[in-house]
Amino acid sequence: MSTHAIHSDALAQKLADSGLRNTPQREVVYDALLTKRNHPTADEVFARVKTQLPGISLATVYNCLETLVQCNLVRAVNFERAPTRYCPNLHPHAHFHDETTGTTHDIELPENLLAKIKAILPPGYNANAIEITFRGKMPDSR
Amino acid sequence: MSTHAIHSDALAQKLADSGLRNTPQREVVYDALLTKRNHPTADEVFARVKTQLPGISLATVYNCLETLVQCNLVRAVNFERAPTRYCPNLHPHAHFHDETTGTTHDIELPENLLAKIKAILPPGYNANAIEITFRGKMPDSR
DNA sequence: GACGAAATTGGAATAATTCTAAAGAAGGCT
DNA sequence: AGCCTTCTTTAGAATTATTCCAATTTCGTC
Ligand SMILES: [Mn+2]
Ligand SMILES: [Mn+2]
Ligand SMILES: [Zn+2]
Ligand SMILES: [Zn+2]
Repeated sequence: MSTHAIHSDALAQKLADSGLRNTPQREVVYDALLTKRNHPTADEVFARVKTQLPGISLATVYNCLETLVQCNLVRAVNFERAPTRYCPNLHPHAHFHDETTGTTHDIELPENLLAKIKAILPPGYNANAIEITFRGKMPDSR
Repeated sequence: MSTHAIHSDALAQKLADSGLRNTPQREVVYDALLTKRNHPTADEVFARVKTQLPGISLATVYNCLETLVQCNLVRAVNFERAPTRYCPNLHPHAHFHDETTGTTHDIELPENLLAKIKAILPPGYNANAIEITFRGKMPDSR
């Protein structure tokens, strides 16, 4: 069994859980994110999936990405007002935005640190999502 | 001496440090942020400052806000793709976005925790800014 | 008071995303 | 199989926060 099939099954399962249909468009969009995990924008995903499904529209790419986010298969990642990027890494992680290259990198976030961060919230504040973003340079960006 | 004057002096000082001029527009924009620290958008700042400087333009409000950010007197705060909000709190702090009310609140960030968060970066990653944002509900939002 | 640089202004332009309305699948039922 | 309903996709228009532009105004200096 290829990893591709494994992913398709995970997608079909999550879609079914949400009462949504599986479609070629959703499969190819999800696969585009999994194949090259460099936090692409919707436009970049559009370019990738057109090679596999030439008739797909940009609106559909936006629709599919939104669906994947709703299904908790993908995270939308925002940095300042730049175009939204998409990340299929489901582990708790922070993002590092390299100012030199414009690239975005995952930073593993230890569970205990996540708990410590949540603990700074005063009583009554109930968070259901945390975003941690670094901006800076990697001295040897290549 | 009023707190107003103190702030004007801080502004004049920082502008001079950056080789920029002090102007009525910059003063009134900065004062609008200091007077009601609820993370207003540029539009909201525009509405406030028009009462004091009726001829001011929205473009100038954007220009002044950008200048204040460059001078490190104000932080630009982004939440997903919503309009940028502006915060004159210079202490290290996180932001909590209340989904119920749409309001944004400052969360003090202890210095040692900030250090621990920076420590998760692998060697070679050099961050010069960190954004920490919570999204959730305050049970008794009023 | 003239000069050059910096700042402001109104309006046009930009660009990511969302909306809309119509056409195209798909699933369930008989 | 045929019908019905619902979901999905599609192309293009609309939205909107922000930026850009060219023309004026203001400011500091000589
Ligand atoms: Mn795959
Ligand atoms: Mn004041
Ligand atoms: Zn990621
Ligand atoms: Zn703040």
